[in-house]
Amino acid sequence: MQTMTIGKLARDIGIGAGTLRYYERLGLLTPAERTASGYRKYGEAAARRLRFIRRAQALGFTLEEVAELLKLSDNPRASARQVKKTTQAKIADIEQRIEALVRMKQGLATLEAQCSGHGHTGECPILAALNQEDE
Amino acid sequence: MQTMTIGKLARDIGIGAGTLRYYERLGLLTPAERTASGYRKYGEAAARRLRFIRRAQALGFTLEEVAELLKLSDNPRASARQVKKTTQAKIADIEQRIEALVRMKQGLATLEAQCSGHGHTGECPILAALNQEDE
DNA sequence: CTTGACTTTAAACCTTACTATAAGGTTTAA
DNA sequence: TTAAACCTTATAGTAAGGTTTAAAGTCAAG
Repeated sequence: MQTMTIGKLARDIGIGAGTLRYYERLGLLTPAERTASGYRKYGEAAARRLRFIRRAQALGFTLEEVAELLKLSDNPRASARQVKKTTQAKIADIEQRIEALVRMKQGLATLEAQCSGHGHTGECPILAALNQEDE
Repeated sequence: MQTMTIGKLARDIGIGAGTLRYYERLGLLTPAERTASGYRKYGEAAARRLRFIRRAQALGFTLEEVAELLKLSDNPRASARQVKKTTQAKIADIEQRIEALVRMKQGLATLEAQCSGHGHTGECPILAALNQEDE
């Protein structure tokens, strides 16, 4: 198995070398070995692991959650049910965030529709609404 | 006009006194005056301004954007068009965030549906997908 | 053998919106 | 009078996910 330096791996994945050291601190990715002088050496498995991390992140998992998934993934005796549960919790979390944003957007869109865009701020219904005394 | 201390105002609005000092540093809210001993004294306008800030925050504006809105609001010669533009930009921003979350959710939901929840992680389609080599 | 690219470490810095702390001064109620 | 509650300032910490820097060590090429 050929090994590569941190810079090579970082370039391959399209990520900073500092990020790899950061992931190592978080326990997400450990180099296969170190040279006598202390340089990190990574194998092919590292690149695969990094792609896993990036995919999971793209799906909305935090690094902490990714660590959890990796731990499950690393342990062949762990149950698929746990992975499913983590995924379901994440889906519910994302749904809540979407709902909050949709509410925000609707509030803004209502105000925006009322504003002609003409005149001075004294007649601006958006500011008037933000200044309203009632909830 | 009666004035109140920072603690009274904070309690009235349901916010920490530290937050009011923070807002002052950000230029969002200046006390009407100071006592000889340096205590901040706020008038009724401060409470109105704070409710403005909280409403705008609830609509998804960052404090920096709220400052911008307040500056427009404070200047009766500013145009309603600018407020409308700020609002539209915020709506577009929120829409993008919603779309990103919806994509995330769909990706996760697809994986979740494929997982029986039985067996060990070796047969888990969620982990398998995260480990896939192709994009 | 030297140059330049690369690596090492710890630590500070970035954003946002607070929150908490320390060390001291002020005001209020009993 | 005195304790509690309040106020002042500046500074630092929180979450999240890194980025940047500094000072030093290492490696390959010419």
